[in-house]
Amino acid sequence: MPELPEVETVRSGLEDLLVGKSIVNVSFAYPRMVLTGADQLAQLAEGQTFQAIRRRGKYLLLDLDEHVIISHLRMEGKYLSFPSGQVPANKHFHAFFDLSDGTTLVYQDVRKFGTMEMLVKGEEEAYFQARKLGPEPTVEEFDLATFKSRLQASKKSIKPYLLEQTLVVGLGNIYVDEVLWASRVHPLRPSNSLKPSEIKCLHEQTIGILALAVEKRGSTIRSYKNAFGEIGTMQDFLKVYGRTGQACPRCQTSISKLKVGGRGSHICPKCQKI
DNA sequence: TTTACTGTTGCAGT
DNA sequence: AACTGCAACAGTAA
Repeated sequence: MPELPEVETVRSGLEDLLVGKSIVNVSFAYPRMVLTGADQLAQLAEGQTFQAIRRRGKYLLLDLDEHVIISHLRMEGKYLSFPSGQVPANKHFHAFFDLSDGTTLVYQDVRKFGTMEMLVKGEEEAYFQARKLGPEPTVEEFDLATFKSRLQASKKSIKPYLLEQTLVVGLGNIYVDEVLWASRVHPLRPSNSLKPSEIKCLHEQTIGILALAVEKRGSTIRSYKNAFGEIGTMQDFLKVYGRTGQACPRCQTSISKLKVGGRGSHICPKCQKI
């Protein structure tokens, strides 16, 4: 489910559900999802208490007493909660956290792309640094001058570059198409061909669209119901994503779809020229 | 039935 | 170093 707004919605739900609760038992139906070792994660987590639930980009951080679990939902990861003992059988349930309040937190992931890692508290900074994560998409963190100089130094196509999470974190395939459309920038434009006015617009729209989507609690696209992050209404506000063949809200030209860096990309061919 | 597509990331190849 | 394609996996739609 995740781009930043959906992950933030999940974070908020987990915060309400988990903080202050302790972990009685952890088990995995799909141990390979734990990159640092399922047995070790379970052993270290049992008996600990959730102190806070944080987010960095599209990563969730579950703070325990001495450790932090880094959870990435990738394409389809979800969290669910059931009364312990009433967890239904489901072949896509991969992780189970039995809590002190008699509930079980379940991690569900049809495609099994999602991961968990157990770090010692404090190691997460190095973890994100190693991945070269960019700033959060806020006016406080996301510096326009830095963004501009990095774009002007690169020949990469703008859309794949924005998806790298190194210029700024949080954009995925939905919101990057929305930001590019709002900025009238074609996804294949070389970064160093962008005018200062276009860069400023990309910067503003990235902050603005992701903030709006957080406010709308994310988009619910082609997913099941009843899981954190799937109560969003942002899909009703999308201008181009998933609207192939429909009219551009600005000029009425038919929205077209092309492949950019292997990802389906929605553009208005009149508003967004190469 | 086959093929292409899907809200992600990281790796192997050139 | 910079770029591309693809793999991890399962389901759905054409």
